[in-house]
Amino acid sequence: MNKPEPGVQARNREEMTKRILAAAERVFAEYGYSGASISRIAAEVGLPKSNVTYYFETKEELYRQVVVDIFNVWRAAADAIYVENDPIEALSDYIDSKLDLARTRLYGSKVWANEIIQRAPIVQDYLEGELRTWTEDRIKVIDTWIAKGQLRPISARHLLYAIWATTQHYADFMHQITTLNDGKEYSDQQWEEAKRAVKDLLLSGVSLNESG
Amino acid sequence: MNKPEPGVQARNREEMTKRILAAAERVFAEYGYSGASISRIAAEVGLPKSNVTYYFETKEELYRQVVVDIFNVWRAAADAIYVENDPIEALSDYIDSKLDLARTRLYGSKVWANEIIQRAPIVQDYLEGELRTWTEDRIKVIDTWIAKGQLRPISARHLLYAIWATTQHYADFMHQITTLNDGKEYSDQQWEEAKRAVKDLLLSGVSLNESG
DNA sequence: TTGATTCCTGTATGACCGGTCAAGTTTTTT
DNA sequence: AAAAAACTTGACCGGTCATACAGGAATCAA
Repeated sequence: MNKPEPGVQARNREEMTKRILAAAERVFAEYGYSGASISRIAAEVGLPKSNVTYYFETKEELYRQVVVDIFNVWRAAADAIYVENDPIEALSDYIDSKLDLARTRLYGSKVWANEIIQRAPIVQDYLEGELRTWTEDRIKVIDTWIAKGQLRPISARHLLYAIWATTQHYADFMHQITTLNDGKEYSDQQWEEAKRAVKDLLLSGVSLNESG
Repeated sequence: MNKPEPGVQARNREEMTKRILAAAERVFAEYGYSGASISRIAAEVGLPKSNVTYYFETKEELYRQVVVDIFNVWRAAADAIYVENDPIEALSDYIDSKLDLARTRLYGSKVWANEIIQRAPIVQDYLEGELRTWTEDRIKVIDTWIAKGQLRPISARHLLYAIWATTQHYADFMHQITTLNDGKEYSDQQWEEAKRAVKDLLLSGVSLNESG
């Protein structure tokens, strides 16, 4: 029985923070930082307000954890871009993953968008640090592909921006898309169509032959 | 002297509302609806708070005017897409105009993005009405181009979404782009590069030959 | 000139919010 | 079993906000 048992409290703490973070992501996405209130987040979890401030001392700390969490998901989703891989296949996988995240992490994407729109008052250090080096590395990979004649000589930087823009559009602007879809949520089939269309548009613009 | 002279008050009112709307657009963009306060807007114009509530009775009314204003600008920018025009040229002009607006109406774009992210609590009627019919009309034009063999058979709807996403990305996410540009604002030359890159990427994906 | 209208702005009000605190309960440790 | 630590919760506080209002100034119509 030497196992390090978690204990009731430890287990409970972990679950509580998870539930609070999930609710906070939703509420921050739907109301913005200022519009979101701790009491609303608490209500969504079914807890008194004081309970939330017990696990997260300040609203800003809670928000920061939500934003950083999303940032890490974004980053992990794109690490497949390596020189050794086939460029079209790698970029295709990247777009697929990002569109999956647009669906599964809808609220996270919205929180991130809000943070950037408001000039990153909380996570500016992440932008200048990890996002920057990661981006430059990916650009180098794409430029190498181009140098090796595996891709049309496009601007690697703006290709990345275009991928980010289009994929995240299907999260951040999903309400607009839904409205233009007779108010009906996208079906599995429509998501597949979107994936195909985005890859078709962006990748036939970079591949050498247009048999994309 | 039969001219309808505006009169001191009428002239002043018009100028005041303009100045307040401009400041409101900035403040709503930078702080979101809830984060923006009437007193902050007033301070930016150099007016007491009560003065703003005199011209715009409620905060929501002021916000609504800002959002609707932007909506109309977006719409007007894209009316050049007609069947008679050359598709590549028309789409190229559209992308140019939208990227110009990303630069000149940066704050407006951000307010719009915020409104959509939060599920259009104010302008939902505009989405269901004018945006919807306008969008369907443009899709018909693009589909006609395709039927006439002037364009590769892509999804017109998702092409529009991709254009919106990429062009507006250069407004809404400009802070991220600036950070990835060593914190320096885009120069005229860099804006031209962006235009060229976006058009290159999106239009070579839709044109029949790849001499785009 | 005069009466009415429009404009301007300081002050008041009621609602809400983030954060603090203290008192009670449960779990863990010794 | 008893002391300590961790958790839960309601009440409270200082501050901000949107909005209402009232009284005075400027402008307009006659």
